[in-house]
Amino acid sequence: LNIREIAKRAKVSTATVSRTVNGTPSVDPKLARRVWKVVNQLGYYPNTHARGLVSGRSRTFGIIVSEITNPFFPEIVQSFENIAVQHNYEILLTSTINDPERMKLAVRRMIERRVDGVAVMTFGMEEALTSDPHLRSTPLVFVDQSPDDERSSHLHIDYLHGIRQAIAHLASLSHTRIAFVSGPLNLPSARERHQAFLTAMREQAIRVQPEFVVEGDHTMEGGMRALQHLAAHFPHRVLRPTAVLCSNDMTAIGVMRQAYELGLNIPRDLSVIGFDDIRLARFLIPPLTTVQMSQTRLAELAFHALLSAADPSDDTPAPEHRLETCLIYRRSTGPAPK
Amino acid sequence: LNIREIAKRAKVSTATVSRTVNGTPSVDPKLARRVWKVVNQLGYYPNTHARGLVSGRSRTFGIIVSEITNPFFPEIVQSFENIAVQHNYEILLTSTINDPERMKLAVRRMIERRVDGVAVMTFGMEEALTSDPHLRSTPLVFVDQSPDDERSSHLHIDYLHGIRQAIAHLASLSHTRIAFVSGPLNLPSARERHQAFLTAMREQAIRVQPEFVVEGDHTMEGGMRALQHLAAHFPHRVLRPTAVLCSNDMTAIGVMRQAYELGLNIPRDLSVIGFDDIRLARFLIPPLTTVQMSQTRLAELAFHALLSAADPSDDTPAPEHRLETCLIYRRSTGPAPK
DNA sequence: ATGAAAGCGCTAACAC
DNA sequence: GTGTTAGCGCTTTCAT
Repeated sequence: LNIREIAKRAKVSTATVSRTVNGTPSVDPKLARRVWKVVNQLGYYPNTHARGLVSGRSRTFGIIVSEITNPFFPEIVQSFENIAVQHNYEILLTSTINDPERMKLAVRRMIERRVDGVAVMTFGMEEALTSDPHLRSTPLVFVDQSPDDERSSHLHIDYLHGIRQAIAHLASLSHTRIAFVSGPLNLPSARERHQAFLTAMREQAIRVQPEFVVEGDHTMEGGMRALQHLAAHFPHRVLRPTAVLCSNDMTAIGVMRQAYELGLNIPRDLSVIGFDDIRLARFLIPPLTTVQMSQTRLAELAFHALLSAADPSDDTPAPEHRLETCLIYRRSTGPAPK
Repeated sequence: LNIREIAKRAKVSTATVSRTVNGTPSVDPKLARRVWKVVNQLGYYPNTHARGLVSGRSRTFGIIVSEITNPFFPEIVQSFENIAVQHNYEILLTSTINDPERMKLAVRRMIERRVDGVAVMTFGMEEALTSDPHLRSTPLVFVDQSPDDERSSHLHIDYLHGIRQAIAHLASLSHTRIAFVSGPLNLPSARERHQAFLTAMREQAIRVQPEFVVEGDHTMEGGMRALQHLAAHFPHRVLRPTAVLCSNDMTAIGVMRQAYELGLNIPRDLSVIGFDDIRLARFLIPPLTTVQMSQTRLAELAFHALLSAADPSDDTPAPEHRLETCLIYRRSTGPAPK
């Protein structure tokens, strides 16, 4: 069931069918109606492969995330898809489970599919992408940093603002023994958060104890290990941190879970603050105080960056490539125990 | 950079390049090497659209989920993708956010993309799919039930087994006032779980109080509302349920959260059991006792059902289209308070 | 074993 | 405003 079949039945040329289906204005309404009737009647759907072959474009964007099973990402994917649908774009998803090989493969497959752009939401620009000569012709959008390339852009996230608020909040609650569980430090975005923590602590004139900053991996298991480690390291309760800031919410969940294991009450014995504000955060027990980084907004920014690069005819004005963060007060923080 | 360019540089015909790239055995190793060299050197990637156009197949499977932001689904998607990558298939994801219109649109887009099959993981066969005449030529796999169609198949899930265990577990803990928070009852899979609850209760000879079964919607908010409702309905504590079985884990999270709000301790004052065993379940406070339905296994079954329909040449033997469930004991259940 | 050429379904340039 | 037609990049007969 192809365009020729429709043309024959509607007694017009294939060109007219094509024009009708694509909404070219210069078609006689009479003919158009005739064509649409046949199209609907027969249930004709144009073949995307043929379209893509001739146009060179696919109306498809790739989106690469590090771990779809981390609740932070589904929100992004959902928002990205919502906008994509609105703009009649398709999405090709890849969850790389943090495997560079997998990442490379994903890129290759996306190139083969001739995607019109790809959003790389891995929070750390992998070289796999910058090295591939093919990508030089495909619009790419990264988070935090991008290769120095005409077609690539990146979203700038202001981690500092929210983290500054978090530390100020803790300080106002009289906490001075503040720990930080970072993400994997080979990840640029994790490094930025770490830096922001250091900066904010300095601003509040609170000493950073080296043993209080431990490297996590942005997973719940990592969060559990981190607090376990912290607790084991300081047998004397009075020397332990009274608050811990986590590089993401999953880590915070792990920390809270380990606190439960240790018989520590949150926030009475320990205050914890997360980062991301995943939807789940408000449903934790107690509800998690966390730094919000809007996943919806992030997806929107990424999509529009891609769209304006892929389809210059699009009139939507490009929004700022900038994302703010801010603290959301909930119940996992409280006054420092003395 | 197309096949002709490669052919020219390798001084062979385009046919030979095609054969080489596709691993057709009848190519002189000498020529093959020459071709590969050029291919790699220039970084040539065959154009999928052209391939799809001529072959009529796309090596792409669609996967439709109800809500990617429900942590149950990312696990499925990740597993599905893992297998897809292994088999050199691509996936087109759609999260319908339970909107039938959206579902319809998704199907349409997938047809246009000429997917080789689609896994409909919405746990309730929408008519949108059965009505579309086009789908009659595309392999489809559903959960729980499928239209009576040659190309469609479905995965049978044995809800009863796990739920039976759950109720038996509660009974052994002396609970008799057991509530059930169902999913949306227009969803076949939610209805099946509900039925399984009724059956299991009958088997244990425990009376089902009508006011103890409340309809939820498989969200955390729904879980909160459900317990709120239950509590409001029974001002006298002694009349309240001492245990609640939830139709999915998200609901259980909501229930636990509301219990916290109400000052109820779990499991001392209230036992709760979930369903699905999402990864998060073991990280909840307390860790959630729940009925496990393997997301990985589900994805595998779905993929293989599709694969064997789409590519009969594939030799992998089709696994059973059947999925068991079983109870995982954790710490959200305890003896009934008296 | 290799090459020449037809054609997959569609769009766009061009002619009318 | 509509039709004719030449490809888009690839696979696949069919010759050789």
